[in-house]
Amino acid sequence: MNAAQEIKDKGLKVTTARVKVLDILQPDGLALSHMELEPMLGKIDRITLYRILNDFEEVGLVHKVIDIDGVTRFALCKHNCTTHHHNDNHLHFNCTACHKMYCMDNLPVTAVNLPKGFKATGQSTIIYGLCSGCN
Amino acid sequence: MNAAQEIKDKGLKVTTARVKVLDILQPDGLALSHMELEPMLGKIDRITLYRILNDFEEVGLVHKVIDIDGVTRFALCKHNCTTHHHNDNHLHFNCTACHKMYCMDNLPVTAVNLPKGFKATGQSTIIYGLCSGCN
DNA sequence: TTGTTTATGCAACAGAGTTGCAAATGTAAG
DNA sequence: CTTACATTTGCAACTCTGTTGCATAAACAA
Ligand SMILES: [Mn+2]
Ligand SMILES: [Mn+2]
Ligand SMILES: [Zn+2]
Ligand SMILES: [Zn+2]
Repeated sequence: MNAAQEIKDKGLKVTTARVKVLDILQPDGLALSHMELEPMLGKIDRITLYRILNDFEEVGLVHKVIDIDGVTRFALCKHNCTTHHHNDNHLHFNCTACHKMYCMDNLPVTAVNLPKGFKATGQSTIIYGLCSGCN
Repeated sequence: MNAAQEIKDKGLKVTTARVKVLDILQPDGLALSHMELEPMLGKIDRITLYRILNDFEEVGLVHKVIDIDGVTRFALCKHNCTTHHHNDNHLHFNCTACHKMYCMDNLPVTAVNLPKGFKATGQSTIIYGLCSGCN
């Protein structure tokens, strides 16, 4: 599906900035940071980018991940996420050489047996090491 | 063991600020943020706290974890970590109500089968939900 | 095309973290 | 117990990340 249609389907106005952001996130499926996105967007204001990404996250177009260096990254949702409800509880791989963060959508997430009293609602796992490009 | 001795054993000078920081991290075993530590330390400068925690991490006295909100936290090492080599690859539990972060030292860490080409050197898992105090 | 709603850009701000440097403190030796 | 050296501390200044208010520009439905 094209970016404009996806944005409209989520109830957001179709603007050039929003289409551009979604177009950039589409191809590789990597989780990108603000620092990486800004130069790819040309003359779009950085505050606008913050707002676009936050809006996209709210409506379930992208999800946010914090990498092993504490950098916030955004990647496309691929699991029919909706407003305020994300279904993409998947693993992430963070390369310690090139710093790319990959969404590992096809790997199983193992549930953990917690001590009495603790109740999990989700979990976030980042595996780090060398990616296929750097290994 | 007392804080001053642990600091000396790691090859660091024993200062009042360092002893105070280690004394605060000792009892509960929680991972604390700068924001939580600063008011507990009295008149110690926030830059000094940054340097103390970084030094402690380098020599294996504490480890750093980034919580689900992106806040950096520090907790005591309990696995004989040494300078530039941490052995405490354990799970963390982050309460979504009280925001406490617990080191789950006794839970097993499940290894993940990665796609060809990817090589893991470690992994960081944060389980979130309600802790025993908030449940 | 017009009018209303929403998004954008800019300025200003707050929080987290780093670096350089002078003054204070810790430590080991005399 | 003093002294001398090495290290740590506090402060100022700075960068980077993220947020908010407000006037203008763009989207879109009528
Ligand atoms: Mn992902
Ligand atoms: Mn821990
Ligand atoms: Zn790589
Ligand atoms: Zn709690």
